[in-house]
Amino acid sequence: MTSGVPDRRRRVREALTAAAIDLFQAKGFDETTVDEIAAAAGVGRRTFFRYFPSKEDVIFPDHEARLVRVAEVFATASADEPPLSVACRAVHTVLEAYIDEGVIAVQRYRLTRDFPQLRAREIASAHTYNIAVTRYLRDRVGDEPEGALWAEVAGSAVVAAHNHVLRQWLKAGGKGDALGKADRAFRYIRETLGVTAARADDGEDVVVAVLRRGMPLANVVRRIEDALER
Amino acid sequence: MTSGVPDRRRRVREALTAAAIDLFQAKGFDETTVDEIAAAAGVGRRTFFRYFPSKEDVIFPDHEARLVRVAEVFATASADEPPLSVACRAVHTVLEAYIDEGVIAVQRYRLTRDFPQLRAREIASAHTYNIAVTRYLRDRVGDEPEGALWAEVAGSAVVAAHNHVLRQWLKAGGKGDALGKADRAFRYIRETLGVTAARADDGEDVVVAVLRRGMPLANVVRRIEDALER
DNA sequence: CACACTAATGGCACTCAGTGCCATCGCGCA
DNA sequence: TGCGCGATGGCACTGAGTGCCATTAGTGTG
Repeated sequence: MTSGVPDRRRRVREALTAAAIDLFQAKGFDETTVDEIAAAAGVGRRTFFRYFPSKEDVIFPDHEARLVRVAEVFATASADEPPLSVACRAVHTVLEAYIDEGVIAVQRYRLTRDFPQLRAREIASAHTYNIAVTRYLRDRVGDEPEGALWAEVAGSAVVAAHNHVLRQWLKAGGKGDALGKADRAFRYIRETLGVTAARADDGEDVVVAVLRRGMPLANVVRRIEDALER
Repeated sequence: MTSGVPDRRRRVREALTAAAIDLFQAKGFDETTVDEIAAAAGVGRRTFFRYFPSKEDVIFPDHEARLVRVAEVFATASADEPPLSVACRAVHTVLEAYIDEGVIAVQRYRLTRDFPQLRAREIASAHTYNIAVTRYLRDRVGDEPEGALWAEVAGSAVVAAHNHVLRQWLKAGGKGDALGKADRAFRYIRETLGVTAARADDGEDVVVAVLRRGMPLANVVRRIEDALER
């Protein structure tokens, strides 16, 4: 077994996370000491802090990996693809990662719901996605007037849509078509906040839109976008 | 002096906050102990923890008060006023509170920029506004299909617009017309995410909109809304 | 003025998170 | 077998946060 060493590190890491989840559920977060988690995982207390920088981090073991995937989507995206579309794809990978976790994600959700310190950490983690998305959108939109405002609003909206779909899925115990709901939510965001229609820069052409009263605003915007694009 | 007691409490509280800001700026957050803050404010270490539950909280002394003001706006709002308008007014009071703080707000911004633990606390605080606004919007929108999604997206958008304007103002050292910028940003949000235009329910009337290519999307939406309203 | 009552204070001791240091262990390799 | 190296875990230390309690300051009452 040539890859035995990193394999053991991974096993220890997972054992610590599993032990922490069990103990937090059974005794509560404050009532569980790092000594107990380490002992339950069969390692020393000092080793715990070599795997996780703090007691809170033990139940968020793969946040960094998810953030890397988001960054990769941004790094490899074509400049032709609309910025919001890229943002939605990036956030979509985060949702996929949660869903792949399955039961673990649900357990963590309940822990973050019950214990404020874990909730605070969760919020901070989610905010890093917000930062990443907003930064990408800001870079893409360049120096357009109010571009930075749009980037922050649109980035927050995309992340909010993700959070909403994810939370519904977690509340349901990991049941339901979260990915499909996310696609619909993202389409709503793109229709509502897309900027492409505002970019037509070839003069003063006139577009006439015929709309039915009662049509959802999102559809109106989409139709206008289509008309303005050509 | 009949009101001398609460007056003294307020003075001690402010002395602790001021001492903490000074020391954090001078030495850094980790390098400053609670003993030092308390000593600089002329009280004992034990007293510090009677005023603030943690070392981080000492520079966010009035977060609770701001949250109360937001809740008051929601509690006293008329059911006739569009939900997004109420949300913007509520968040507006938060911006006013920051601006009223003046230099203190700028100092706190720099501390939260430089020290991760304070930044995490700031993010968690800001998120409580997000929760409050989203909850209000969700209650207002009732059981409309996708209403919860809209509430979360719109609430996050309003808070994001506030955050953007506030951060620009803080970065500029507390200079500039933040309230005016906020009003414009909120108008953009209401024009983009407002639901009133999508509610026209009187049949199949046809509206013809004449638009110039190159017109900002926000203006397009506003014009459509005007047309749909009558 | 003397006295009592109440809230705030601060000191003390304690638990526990997090860190630096170092001896030891397991394991591959020459 | 001996060597090198990364991982481990024990130990000691700092500092945050908390419970407990005696003391004090400030207020009202006779």
